[in-house]
Amino acid sequence: MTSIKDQIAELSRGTDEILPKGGLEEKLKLGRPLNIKVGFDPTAPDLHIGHTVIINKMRQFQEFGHNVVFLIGDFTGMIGDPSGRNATRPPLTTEEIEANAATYKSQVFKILDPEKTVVDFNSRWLNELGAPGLIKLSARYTVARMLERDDFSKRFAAGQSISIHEFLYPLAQAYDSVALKTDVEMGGTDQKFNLLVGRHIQQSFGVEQQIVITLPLLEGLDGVQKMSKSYGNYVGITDPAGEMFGKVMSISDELMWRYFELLSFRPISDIESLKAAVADGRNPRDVKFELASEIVARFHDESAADAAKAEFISRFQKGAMPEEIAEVVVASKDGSLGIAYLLKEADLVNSTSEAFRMIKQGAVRIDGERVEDRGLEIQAGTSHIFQVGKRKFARVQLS
RNA sequence: GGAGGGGUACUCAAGCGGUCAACGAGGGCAGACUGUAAAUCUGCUGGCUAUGCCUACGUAGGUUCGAAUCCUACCCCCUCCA
Repeated sequence: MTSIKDQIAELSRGTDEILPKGGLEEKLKLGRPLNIKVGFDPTAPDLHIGHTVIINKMRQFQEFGHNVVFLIGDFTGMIGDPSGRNATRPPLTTEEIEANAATYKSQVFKILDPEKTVVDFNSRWLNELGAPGLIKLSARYTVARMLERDDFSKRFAAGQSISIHEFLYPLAQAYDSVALKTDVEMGGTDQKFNLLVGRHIQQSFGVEQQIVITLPLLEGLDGVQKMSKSYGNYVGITDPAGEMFGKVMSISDELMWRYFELLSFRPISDIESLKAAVADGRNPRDVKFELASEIVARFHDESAADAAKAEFISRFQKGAMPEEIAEVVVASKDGSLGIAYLLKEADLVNSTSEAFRMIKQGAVRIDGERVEDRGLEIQAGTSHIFQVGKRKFARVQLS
């Protein structure tokens, strides 16, 4: 077994905070496998690479021989983590939960060891609580303490609404730690409050208190907001290789270093030397290539990464057409079809109005030729490559 | 229960009888530039095979030649007092 000192060094890497200070060392000194818990939302089984920051950390614990529980919050999912305007969400059906769990597994086991990972559901014990149990649980925490939560205090001060049920979320999550005898719970920095409530509730139940580890939230592709599906600034684990590569390449040079820090498995010393090379005149694009390749290789494989890179170079660097272009067959009317209508039918634009706008802005090309005439009629029986902007292509056959 | 404030496009936010498909900002998209980007500049940002027509300013009605703007009812949100 790896020494405690070495474990701490590894486990601390990339973390935001480990609370209480020195607590992790004491836990490790117990000399037994620790129970590690990380909760996930049951409604969003599509993971993005921002989630993998914590999953990578879970894997580290696994490698050191600890027990990792991948907890699906199917009960807390009914509440919805307080974020301002969440109403209670309808509970998912058993089938939906199972389907989502299966999706999670297929994605998460690209990083975690399936043999060593326990997937659990918090409805298992929270459903058992019932109203009396919930009331007793609620009695273990106070409103004043609840309002310490940054999110709550801000909303309270700003006169925004806070529903009572939102208070139940941290409590329910805390109770998970009681039920699982959790030694270490991890979450994003935004979870710090919830994780700490877990400690108090555990103490209240006479259970050994957990260590809290927070990990930074990965910024999305825009470099400003956190990576999130709802902001549309994410790289999905299941994204096709080419898309994944392109998305990583689209981040700013500055953000690239952040991604290296949080997503790359390369040692810090490697990253430092890359930084030095760029400062010394190396093209940051080439360094970004390395990052994109590593990420694509992790979720696909090496050859997919190479192909994605080659594709990217030919398409953007040389301005060539992509290798693979979607083939679409569109039916004409009276032997021809107006360009705007065709673009909409081919799903290259959302509306004919948008098509006209794109044409006006010079964003539309047919076989590489810019379209100037918004009234252009395409003849039936022809097949051309239509392009809108830099990224959208389709070979459209007009029947 | 009482008093007051408010609900406008993806978000924030102007407008308070016609020139409003709706100022402005952010976001997004497109064009130029480039090292893929970022930054910068410019344009666009309801729908419709379209020089016009249709739907939109919480919901439903009403007053007007004409309403996001005025009136009525209802729904929802917030604040203060009980």
